[in-house]
Parts: sequence; C-alpha cells; structure tokens
Amino acid sequence: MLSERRLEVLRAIVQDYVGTEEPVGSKALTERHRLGVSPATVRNDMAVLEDEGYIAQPHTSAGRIPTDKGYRLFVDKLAGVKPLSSAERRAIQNFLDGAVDLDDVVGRTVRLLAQLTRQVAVVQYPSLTRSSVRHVELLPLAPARVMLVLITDTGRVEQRLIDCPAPVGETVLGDLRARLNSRVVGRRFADVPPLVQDLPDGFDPDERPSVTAVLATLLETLVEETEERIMLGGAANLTRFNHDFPLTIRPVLEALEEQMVLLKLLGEAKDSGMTVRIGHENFHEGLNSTSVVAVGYGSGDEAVAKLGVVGPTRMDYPGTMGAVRAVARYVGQILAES
Amino acid sequence: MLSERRLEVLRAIVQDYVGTEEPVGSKALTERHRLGVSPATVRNDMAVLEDEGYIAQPHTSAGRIPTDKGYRLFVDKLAGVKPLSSAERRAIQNFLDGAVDLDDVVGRTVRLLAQLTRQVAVVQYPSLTRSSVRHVELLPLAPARVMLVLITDTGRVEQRLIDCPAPVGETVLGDLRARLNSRVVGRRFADVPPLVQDLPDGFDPDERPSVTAVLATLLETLVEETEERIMLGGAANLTRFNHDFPLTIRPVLEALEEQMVLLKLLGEAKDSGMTVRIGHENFHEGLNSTSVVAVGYGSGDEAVAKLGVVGPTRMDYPGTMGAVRAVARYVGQILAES
DNA sequence: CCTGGCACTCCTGTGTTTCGAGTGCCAGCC
DNA sequence: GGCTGGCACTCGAAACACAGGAGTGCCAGG
Repeated sequence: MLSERRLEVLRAIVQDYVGTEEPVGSKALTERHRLGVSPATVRNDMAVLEDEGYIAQPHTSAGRIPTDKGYRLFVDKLAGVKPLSSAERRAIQNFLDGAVDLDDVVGRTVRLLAQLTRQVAVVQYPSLTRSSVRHVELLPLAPARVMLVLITDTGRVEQRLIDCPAPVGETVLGDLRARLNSRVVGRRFADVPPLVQDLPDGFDPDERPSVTAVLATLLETLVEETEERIMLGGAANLTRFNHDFPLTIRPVLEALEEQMVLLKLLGEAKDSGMTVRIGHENFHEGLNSTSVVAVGYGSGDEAVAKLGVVGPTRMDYPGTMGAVRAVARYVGQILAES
Repeated sequence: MLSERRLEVLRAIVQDYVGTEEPVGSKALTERHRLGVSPATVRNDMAVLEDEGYIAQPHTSAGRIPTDKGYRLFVDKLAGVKPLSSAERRAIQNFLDGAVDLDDVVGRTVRLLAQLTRQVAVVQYPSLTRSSVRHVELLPLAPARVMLVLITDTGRVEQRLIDCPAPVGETVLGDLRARLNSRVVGRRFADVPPLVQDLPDGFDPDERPSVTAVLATLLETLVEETEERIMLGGAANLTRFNHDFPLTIRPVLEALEEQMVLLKLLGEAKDSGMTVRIGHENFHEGLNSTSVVAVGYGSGDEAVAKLGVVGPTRMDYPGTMGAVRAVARYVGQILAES
C-alpha cells in the first residue's frame, strides 16, 4: 500500500500533466504544490511510484507521466466528480429545452457534450429493446403493399415496407391494426413476440399469409433494429491533442467512424453508474491512448441508452465526469417530459 | 490565349503534383511526359503560366504547384470525367442494393463515396420541399394528444406531437385523416398549404380548434423541417492530407461539423450537372484549401437532394468527379425503386 | 522559337555542439 | 528510518553550420 504522501504526489503529477501536457519533474512539483517536502524526497517517491507502475518516463532524464494504471488509481481513489457551476447547469437546461423531436434532442446533446468537455461526444439513441410500443400503424400504399410504422415511448419511429403475398383489404388491415395495438401497446419489445403468435388464427385463411408477413416484418424490426443508432460530435476537438498527432488522430478517427466500435464502446459501460475506461482498458487498438467516460441515461429509473465522451487518457477526469453526468440527467428529464 | 503546348504543360503539372504531392520542376516534367521539348522550353512556358497566375512557386528555386486558378482551368478545359471501371460500378450497385430503408441508403452512400474517393463524403437527405406526400397519419395517444406522422415519397418519415386545445374523438380524427389524405396525397409539399386551408370549415365548431392545431403542425413540419439533414463520412481520410496537418485539418473538421456550413456548401452547387468549387471559391474560410465536388441526385429527372465530397484542392478531379457522378446515379435508381 | 550552358538561389538533410531540466545516488542530518 | 542537499551524469531539444542538389532565370547561338 502506498503512503498518503505518495498518493498525494501521484495526484499532483496527474493534475500537472493534464494541465501542461508535459512530463513533470520533481522540482516543478514541489514548486506548484505544497507537499512540504524537498524535491529529493519527491524523487524517491517517484522512484517507488514508477516501480509500482503508476508513472513512467518517456526517456531517461525526463519528467514522469502517469501510466494507465496511474490514471486508474487517480480516478478510483484520488478524484471525485466535479459538479458543474450553476451557470453551466442553467446553460445545459436552456439548450436542451429547445429541442423539438428526438433527433433534435440527441443532436443537441451531442453538441452540448462536445462543447462542454471539449472532447468527442457520443450519444446513443434510446434503445429499442428497452423501450416499449406506443403505437403500431399500418398504411395501405398499394393493393398488396403496406407500410408498417412503429412508434416507441421514447418518440422513436421506425418504418418498413411490406410486400404482401396477396392484396389486403382496408377492413382487414384496420382489423389487424386494432388487434395488434390492443395486444402490444405499452409492452416491452422483448415481450411482444409471444403476444402476437396466435394473431393470424383469428383471420380468414385467405388473409393469413398477408397477416403473417406483416407480423414477421414487425418482429424483424423489433429484433434487427435493435441495431442501435449513435450520433457523434466534436471530432474537431481531436486536433487539440498532442501536436504530433496525424499519427495518433488517424486510428481514432477511423475507430469512431465505425458504428460497431462505438456501440461496443458504450455497450461495455456498466448499466448504472459512470464507467471510465482508460487507455488499454479499451478493447480497440485505435483507442489505446484514449479514455472513454460513459454513463446510462433514461426517462425513468432505468437506463434506456448511454452517452459519453472520448478523449485523450490525459484528460480532466473530474470535470469530464461531472459534465457527462449532468448532461445525462438533463437528457433523462427531457425524455421523461415528452 | 495560351498555346496548346502551354496548356499541355499545365495539365502535366497538375497531374504530377496530384500524384506526388511535391512541387514539380521542369526536368522531371520532360522526363515523365512526352512533351517533345527541352526543359529550358518548359521553363519558359512555366514562367508564362506563372505570370498568368495558373501556377506558383512555394519559394524561389523550387518546383511549381498549381494555383486555384490553375486547377479551375484544368477542370474546365483540360480534364474530362473519368468513368469508373465496370468492376467498380458493379461494386457500387451491390453495396447499395442491400439497403433496407432511407437511413440505410444514405448511410451506405456516404460510406461508399468516402471509400471510393478516399475523401470526406457528404450526402444530403432527400429534401422535403421537393418531395411529395405519400401519407399522413394521425394517432391518438391521449384524449387531447395526437401524433402526426408524415410519410414522403422518398421514404422519409417525420413525426410531431400535438397537444390539442380539447379532447378529440376517434371518429373526428379518422374523418380528418381521411379528408386530409384525399387532398394531399401525391402533392408536392409546396402545394399543400392552399389545399388544406378550408378543411376546418367541414367540422363541427367545437372541433375546429383541434383541427386547426393539427393543420398548423402539419404546415409547420412541411416548412420548418425543410431544415434538411446531412450525413457525413470518411473524416479519417482528412489525415491523408499534408503531413503537417494539425494546422490545416482543424478548421476543416470544424467547418464540417456545422450543419449550416454543409448545407450551404451543397446548396451552392448547381441544381443540375456537376459543380466543382476550388479552394477560395468556397465561401467558408476553413475550406479555403479544399475543393468540393457536388452533384444533385433524385429518383426522377429532377434532383431531390445533393451529394458530394470534400477534399484537398490537390485532388484527382477526373476520378473524383467520375465516382461522384456514378454514385449519384445509382442512388437515384435505388430511390426510384423503393 | 527552341536549346544547351551556366551561375545563382535556397530548401533539405545531416552532423555537431550546447544547454538545461531532470535523474539517481550518496553522505549527512534530524 | 526517513528526509535533505549536493553532485555527477544522461539525454533530448534547440541552435548552428555545412554540403548537396533540385530548380530557376537568363543568355547566346542554332
């Protein structure tokens, strides 16, 4: 176990390095923090911290920088979550209150988060699996063509074109619509399949193939469209990183362009509470020198989706975590209201 | 007027510079192109081209690079559009054919274009103003709460929540839905307002405020949601630019993150035919060292939206233009089919 | 009008040197 | 035992010098 003072030294190193972006030496440390000991002592502490793997030297005779392990300790033990100022909180609320629909909410959130943290923001659309059905609508487009519109309680709308095996009358369609809605409205997506299984039985044998086609598409939408959408913003903030960054920025940009990677990134975050993944804790190679701060958000108690930011491992963790948490809360409120 | 050979020299300079990314000198030119004259002669031609402003020297005693004006001449007079290979065309078709809905079409298009041109791709969603109404749906959510769903012929779906001044019965809503659809289905958005103006007259005075509220929201959606969406992809390709690029990449990324800028960017493109804006021809400062190649696409003869790519002024214009044109054509086809 | 020759420019890459922040270690001190 | 000042050492970064070479402009001759 590290002594109190050594932890203090680590904290000081992290803070200074995050601020200056330059390796921090023993002398500079004692000057900027009231550690009450001399540089030589700090050097000894640093040697220990380095042995334990919390800090490292880019090269001999340079200052120290925190390792992933060092940041981990910092986040877990040494740093709290920095609450936002009330001005900031008011700004968040004002900005989000202007949203008109779900797309707009997500769009505003991502911009807000990027601006607040000056990093890359990632916001997942409220997930279909966890939301429930608000309404199912069937629209005749042509004799044997139907459009299925699925509306969720989070305001999301999915539509699908269905080619039926035979023409479907308006009345049949109306009938189906009514029965379908009476069974599934208010239900969780996951609960829907068993509830509609026997629906075709109530129809004339001639109509059954079409009814089955509609149901099949509905179920497919429920499952397949769980492929969740994600919005990204603030990519320009990547350029604030190290100055030598064409090298480093490239793989990050590439990783961020892949929906799959982003989904996995947020997916790995815990369902409740804030998750911080630092450097190599991220599964994706391109993100080995970045950290991800993510948190779930939702209209009720339960998280329906996640949001977060991606930034350099050398980031202001307390501030970032504060901003992420605050934004998630307000978005949750907005969703609950609408 | 420049002589034939001087134009040939300019063409050679552009081609070489695009290929090597390095200033091109007279000797290298004669070696790589069969100009039939000596380096000294080429030097004289270059001096003239420089006087006229088509090329420039980064510094004395370096090779020449084309200016914006030089690229402009190249694009207008010296270069054609390079058609894609049949393999490429097949790949495009295969890739786009797999799309399931509009979001998917746009998403695939943007990825395809980015990959094909190795540049940043920009695709505008089919515009609401130019599309027409396929169906309007009204769904009762609560006694005095209605959801309006608007479906366009390009497959786009817009939804709006409406709080009515008084409870609305199912029958009234059904009635309104029927009358509304009979009047507006198949109509252009721009034509809708006059067609629905007198609709409230047919309803019971008690219901009129609610009907008016619904109509107001519909019209608002038509107008306001003409705020068009844009999808962006291939940002990682920015890193292929000059190696010294944190400087240059920054403003470009910032510009690309602003929807407004992107909209204006595509908006400035001609409605028909391909538009190429080179360097300072772009209104936005951050894009002064980039070129934009854009073209309209649509399901019929008329363009419903635009797409294009953003890349360095030093780009392969014939190839890029070929790819952009080809992709636009196939997207148009896909939209027409669905 | 084209060409070869020539002097000149100036960027680029390479090696050398200097400078200084930072380190590890040691002996002494509380 | 733990802290401190002192000291020699390391090594990257910045400054400087220098040669090489690609490229130019200009001129005289074909």
